[in-house]
Amino acid sequence: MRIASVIVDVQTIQTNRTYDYVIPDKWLSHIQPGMRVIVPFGPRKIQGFVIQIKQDSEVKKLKEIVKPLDLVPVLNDELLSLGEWLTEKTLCFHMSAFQAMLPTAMKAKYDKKLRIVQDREDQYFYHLFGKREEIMWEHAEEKGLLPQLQKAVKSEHIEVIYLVKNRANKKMVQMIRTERSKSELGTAIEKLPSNAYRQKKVLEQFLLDSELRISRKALMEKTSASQAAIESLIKKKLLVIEKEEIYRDPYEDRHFKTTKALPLTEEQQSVIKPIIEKITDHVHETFLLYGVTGSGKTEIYLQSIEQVLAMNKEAIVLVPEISLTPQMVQRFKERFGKLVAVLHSGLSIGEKYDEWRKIQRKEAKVVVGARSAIFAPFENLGIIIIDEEHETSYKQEENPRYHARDIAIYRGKNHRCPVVLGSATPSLESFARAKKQVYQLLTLKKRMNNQDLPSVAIVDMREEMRAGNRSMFSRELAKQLELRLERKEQTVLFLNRRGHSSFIMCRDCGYVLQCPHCDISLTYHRYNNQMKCHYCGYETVVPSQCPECESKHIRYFGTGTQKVEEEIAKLFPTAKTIRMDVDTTGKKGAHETLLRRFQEEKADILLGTQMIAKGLDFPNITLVGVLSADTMLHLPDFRASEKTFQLLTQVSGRAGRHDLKGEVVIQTYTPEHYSIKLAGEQDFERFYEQEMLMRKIGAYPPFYFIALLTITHENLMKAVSITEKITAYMRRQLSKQAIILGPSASPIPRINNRYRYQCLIKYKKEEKLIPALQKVRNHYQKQSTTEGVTISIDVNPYMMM
DNA sequence: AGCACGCCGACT
DNA sequence: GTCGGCGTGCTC
Repeated sequence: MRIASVIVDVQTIQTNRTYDYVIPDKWLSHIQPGMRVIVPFGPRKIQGFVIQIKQDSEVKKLKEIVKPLDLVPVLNDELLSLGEWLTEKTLCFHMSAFQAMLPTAMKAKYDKKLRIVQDREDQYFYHLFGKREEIMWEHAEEKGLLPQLQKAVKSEHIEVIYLVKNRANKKMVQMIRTERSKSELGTAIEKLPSNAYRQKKVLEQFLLDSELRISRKALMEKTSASQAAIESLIKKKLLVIEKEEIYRDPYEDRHFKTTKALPLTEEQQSVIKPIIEKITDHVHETFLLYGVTGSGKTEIYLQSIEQVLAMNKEAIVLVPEISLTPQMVQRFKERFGKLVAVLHSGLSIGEKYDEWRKIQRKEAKVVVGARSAIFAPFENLGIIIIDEEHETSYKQEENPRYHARDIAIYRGKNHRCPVVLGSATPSLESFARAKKQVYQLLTLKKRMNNQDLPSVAIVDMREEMRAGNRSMFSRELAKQLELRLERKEQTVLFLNRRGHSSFIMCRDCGYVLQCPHCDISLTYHRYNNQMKCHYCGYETVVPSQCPECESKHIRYFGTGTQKVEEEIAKLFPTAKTIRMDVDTTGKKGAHETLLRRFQEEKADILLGTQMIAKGLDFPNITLVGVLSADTMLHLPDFRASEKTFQLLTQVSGRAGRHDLKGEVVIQTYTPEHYSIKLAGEQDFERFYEQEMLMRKIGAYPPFYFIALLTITHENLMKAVSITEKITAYMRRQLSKQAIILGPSASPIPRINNRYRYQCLIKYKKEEKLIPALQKVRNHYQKQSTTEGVTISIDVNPYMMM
């Protein structure tokens, strides 16, 4: 008897293990590890992943696998073991790890239907069913029929059928061809009745080329034959119809001109050499490619991949939130054409599935995509590239909480291929590893066009205040803006993220409107004149008087993009502005449209949040203004300085990328802060030295690893006491070298009426860390149903909230 | 997660 | 005496 060990799609601690099933004879030769199957589980049917085939099982009464869901495994051996690794390292469930590696289309959907048991027919139930034999559960629920029907289920007049549905719908097209020889077709044409003019015309096509295989739609167009004419030929067995899967192509209507490798500068050549060596020698190495903006990193990527393809291997390229950088996709498509698959959040579920299938079928050899593309099912990787390596979007903030960089290095070792991490502002962790020669550092210091970096002016907004300028534009920025308008050059204005934008405050008593369920101030949304909580979604109208002191002097503070837009209109009435933020880019494709409009120089000013920091590369931008550089600096996060530095550097890089010289104006209330000062001087290395010092003092990465436990409970005392217990337990389990902080309130101490407490662990080497965390999780996740505790564990967190 | 089983309060 | 509340425990 052949037995399959299956991980089932029930994500709880108790079911986070394999279940054994008998493989029915008819599937014996077919079912393999890495395939999805449908299995009975209790009374229902659910999806599962086969992870092992074995001869016998400890369990006596085994059920049979219902059926396989795949023709070939969707997870190869490498990905299966990567899944195990992920499960252990991130403390997630096996199922979560597997699902993270596959497109959403492959996640099962469950449904139920009710059916009348045939030999016990009963008029009464037929009436309920509206004369049908079966109805969907949901339908019965809506009609309020469930109570009656459930009784009928008990008395076995009606049965419940559990359905497992595949979200994936392959797009099919009908192809027409013939199995007849030319002479057979010739005689067939003669035999056709004289009025069958269309049929004759169709057959003539096949007489010209008996190998012809054409879609029905195309055949109809070509011969102007109708559906009926073709049908009748199929009926006569002169033609046969075959279904074929086609791919939805998200870039269908775009044309990419093909490009050839560009000549490399001397500097580029010296950088690419060691990468190519590792590719051809088939050995793993992690490179940190540190190159200033505009130094030609992309060309290095492209030419390294050329080498990989020449060796008939495959490449993964990760880019942060790729929909924001259409220019990047374009460059890969132009160089490698159809060999490129693209995976990013802007695609529909079906489109992502199709791109994934291209990879699985080995039709694509290069994948360009966001974080999850790191799991592309390649079997012969020749290189893995992570562009903008420092970006925090490479860390997944839900289970499995993995960092794409770690997965890249894991896979790079498996495939014995190089991993290239590229950035103009590397993360401190990576740069430190490069300095310790864990990674090999490659540096590009020169910009391709030899253009100087833009000059940066830092404006102290406190001075402006003192000088009586209460506008959000400093005199310097206003002057520069004026100048661009005169010269018909473009400006990018950058405002920090929305959470910090506008809150309502009473001018008399200082009361700030807060969310009643979360410890966070509400944000003002102009478009519907409402106050909104970004954590729980609570909404309320703007009060006309202060709830505390009843003063009428209650108004909104802070600067949202809308407010800046209004101010621009006041100060520079002639300027045309494009605003990009969550409100204006909500719709699919809105992002690209707005950028294109700006590119075509239909506007003077582009105003936006984070999202405009990346990928903008337009020749006519000569001024970049950062309205307030320090909003990010004061976040309760040890990486705040690093993020500020990276963001400012990146934003500054938008100016003067081409022939025109660029200028940058950074407005701040803390001009003395090193991350702002050094971003102004564009001096990464000095920033690195300074920040390393801070990290050393604070015992933070890269000097220590960290792990964060967040415990939530609706009762404050309970949250504190459980966190207390966990902290004490961790102290007992770990060595003296580990620094264990807590219990302490989370930076946002309450969300959705649940109190949040944390335990932060800083460590260098702790063999017992993962087992101890597992213990904690197992214990408290069992309790979570009964006592309402939730616990989240993040090994190597990027969000401290 | 679902679902069944099982043991206590308000109703035909 | 029954219907139904949701606590507990299991799913190969």
